[in-house]
Amino acid sequence: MEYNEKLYENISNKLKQYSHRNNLRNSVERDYILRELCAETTEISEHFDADELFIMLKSNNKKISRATVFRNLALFVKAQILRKVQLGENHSHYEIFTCKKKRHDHLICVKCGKIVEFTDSFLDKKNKDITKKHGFKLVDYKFEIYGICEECQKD
Amino acid sequence: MEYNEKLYENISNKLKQYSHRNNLRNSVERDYILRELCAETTEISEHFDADELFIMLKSNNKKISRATVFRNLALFVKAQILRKVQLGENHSHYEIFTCKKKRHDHLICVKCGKIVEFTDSFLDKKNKDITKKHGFKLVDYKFEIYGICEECQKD
DNA sequence: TTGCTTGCAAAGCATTTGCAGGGTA
DNA sequence: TACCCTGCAAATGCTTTGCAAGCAA
Repeated sequence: MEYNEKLYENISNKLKQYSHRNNLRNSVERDYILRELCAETTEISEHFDADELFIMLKSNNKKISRATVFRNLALFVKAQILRKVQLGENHSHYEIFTCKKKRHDHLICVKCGKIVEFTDSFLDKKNKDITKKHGFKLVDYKFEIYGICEECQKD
Repeated sequence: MEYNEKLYENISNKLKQYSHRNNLRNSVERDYILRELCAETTEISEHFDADELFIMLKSNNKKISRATVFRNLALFVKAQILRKVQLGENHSHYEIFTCKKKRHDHLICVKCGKIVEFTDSFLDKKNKDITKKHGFKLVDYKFEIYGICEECQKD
């Protein structure tokens, strides 16, 4: 399987550090997931859910259970390898925390579910201002805009 | 039960209009919920979930089922009386769409769950800019900042 | 050897749905 | 009268958990 070496190095280092700090061990299943996240040829989406990842691993003939996928997704979020995103549906989606590409936000069509990504550098400053003002240490943020896309407006 | 008359008038009008447009009828259960949302003496929180609303109705001796609560919450969201907010947990929270108070966003402590509300007028402009740029019609948005609050930073 | 990890199956939790009866317009 | 709305209970879908066995350090 082809995968992004740079990204793999980046996130597996993150995991190593996190594991060391928290007395965790390693496992092949963990690594299956790690590699799947860095895959370049397969089609795991930018905002995948647990089941999508599970199916993808299965179709690559990896022996792993759903429970393990969930346990490791939670772990990876804690280790800041992944970020949970809620895309209007009632189950969680995830995306890679680190910069596989630039940090971006989502514009979501409430009719057809289309997702457009956008970036806005102004948000970084805003985040800092607001957290500072309230004495918080910034961890992450979520900015989602809901609207009706051009096509759906015609209906 | 004491409730905010102005708000009640506002949202029940919204519901009437929506019902008319969509050939819906009225029901006492619907009105129980409507009034609960406008209650001034009870303690329904700013960001309540379905169960909280259900318990509150029950404790006010209203005969209603969970299914009905869910069905009507979905309806109220469509009618733009309520807005769904996801506060990091894996079930939905709701808040009143109309201006019981000013539109606000949330700063959430990832350690203790504390929620600080803030407002930022700059976001309105941003939203308009971004939706316009992508040909979307703005419906709503969600801006949540995650951080660690002052107290939790000490731990 | 310690104790973290896994798979499995069962449990948990929020939410949805089919159905029959009741109520509104 | 038509058909929307409700309660109930069962079903669903995502996620978590208890347990025994396996494996890493």
